[in-house]
Amino acid sequence: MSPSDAARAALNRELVLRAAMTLAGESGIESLSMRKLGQSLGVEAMSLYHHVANKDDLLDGMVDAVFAEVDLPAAGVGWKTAMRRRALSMREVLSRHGWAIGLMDSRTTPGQATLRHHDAVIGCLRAGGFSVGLTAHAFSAMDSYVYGFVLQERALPFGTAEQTAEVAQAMLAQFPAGAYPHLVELATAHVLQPGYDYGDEFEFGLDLVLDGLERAAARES
Amino acid sequence: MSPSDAARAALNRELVLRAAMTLAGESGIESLSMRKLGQSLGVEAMSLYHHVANKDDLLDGMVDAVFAEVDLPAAGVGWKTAMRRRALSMREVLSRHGWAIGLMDSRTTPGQATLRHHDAVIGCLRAGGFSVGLTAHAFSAMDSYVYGFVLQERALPFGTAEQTAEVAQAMLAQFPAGAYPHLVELATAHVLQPGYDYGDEFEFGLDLVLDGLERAAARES
DNA sequence: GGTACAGCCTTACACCGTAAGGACCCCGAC
DNA sequence: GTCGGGGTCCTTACGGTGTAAGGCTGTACC
Repeated sequence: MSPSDAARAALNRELVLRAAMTLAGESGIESLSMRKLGQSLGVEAMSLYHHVANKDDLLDGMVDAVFAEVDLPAAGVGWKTAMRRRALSMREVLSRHGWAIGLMDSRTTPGQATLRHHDAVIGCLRAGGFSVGLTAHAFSAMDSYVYGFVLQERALPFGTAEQTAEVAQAMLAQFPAGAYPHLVELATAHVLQPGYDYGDEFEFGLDLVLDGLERAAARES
Repeated sequence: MSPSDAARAALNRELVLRAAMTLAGESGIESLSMRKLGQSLGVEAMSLYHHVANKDDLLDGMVDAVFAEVDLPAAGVGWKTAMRRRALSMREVLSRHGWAIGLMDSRTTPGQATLRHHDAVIGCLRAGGFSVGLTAHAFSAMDSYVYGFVLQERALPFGTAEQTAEVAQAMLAQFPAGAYPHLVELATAHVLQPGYDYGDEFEFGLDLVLDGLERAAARES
């Protein structure tokens, strides 16, 4: 068995998924094609179909692999702390794999890691005394907020806090005079001030949701 | 000028956008191609490029057209009522044009209707006494929640409440025995009960956010 | 009457996902 | 030892995609 054979034998679903995630991170999900993915693995496109049913299956696997990276809610710290940490972890992972959020709207068959994660979240809330109904409310509210935040963060026309200034200023310069006065005020008086980072908005909204859930839970018992 | 000429002369950017939105609604955004869009307008694909710079511009226009359908926050009703109504309208519009939320993550150049909408929201909050900083917090929190909810709603493997039962039951049946116990409990004891509709979760989370903002605003003044 | 241009067209290219089927190699059965 | 089966990878091919390049025609204005 030659080294190149060994390299070939090593190819499997997980390696394909990992390479796809790397490629998506480097060049963007929209330029991820079976041919390029094969190329990055030293293999023809059609060979990938031995490890993945089709491209949709590949994308499903990528999303599930992202969920697998998210910390499960910790035990023994109270539901609020556990949920807060989990939300921060989820947001960090989704931001790191920015392509994932755009995939979620077309993926309707959750993978094992996704199911395991959801199960752990629900279990944590139930253990924290939430009724089944309130658990459903809480689950929906928290995840909606986290996904939506990442989506909005991604849709911003800039990545780092440093880029914000120039991009925003270029945009403002193109507005007709007097247009969107409140937007302009918010941008100039706040967003363009040194040190502003949209990412910092995450925890404010998260605590809004968590505090609200805490009150709802107290009202329930 | 013959009638067919008149029909041709009528083709413009807005008509192209409208046809694209109809097509996306009928057949899904992933099957929307320039050729099919041209066909639906009785025109060759390349002719569309006189009304739209490229496909990205088309998608930008579609998203902006969706924002144009959302009610602007009403004046004279207090920020909380206005924001609540706006959120309900946004969710209704985004659910109606289900393809839009998937487009948002790849669109970084907001259109006029989008900017006008955001400006009105910011103006409403400022008029309600929010500081610039709290306005940024509120804006981020509310929109994150709404977008995220629609995204999650879309990712569910069923559309109507009626479909829920059969799809969920088919899924549960495939789980290994004893797997995901909390998920199974939530599904059987709550989601699969008659009358459950995931869409009803929207207002609970929305009020969580709005009530939290009200407290934050009170704390500020 | 000439000319510019708007609107639509045809042709062509490089890319995409994947169906169909063939070559090779390892592994277990005889 | 050899024979067959199956896993892995390959080549080829088809029908789709977005869009660059350029041609044709009719209308609008100098």
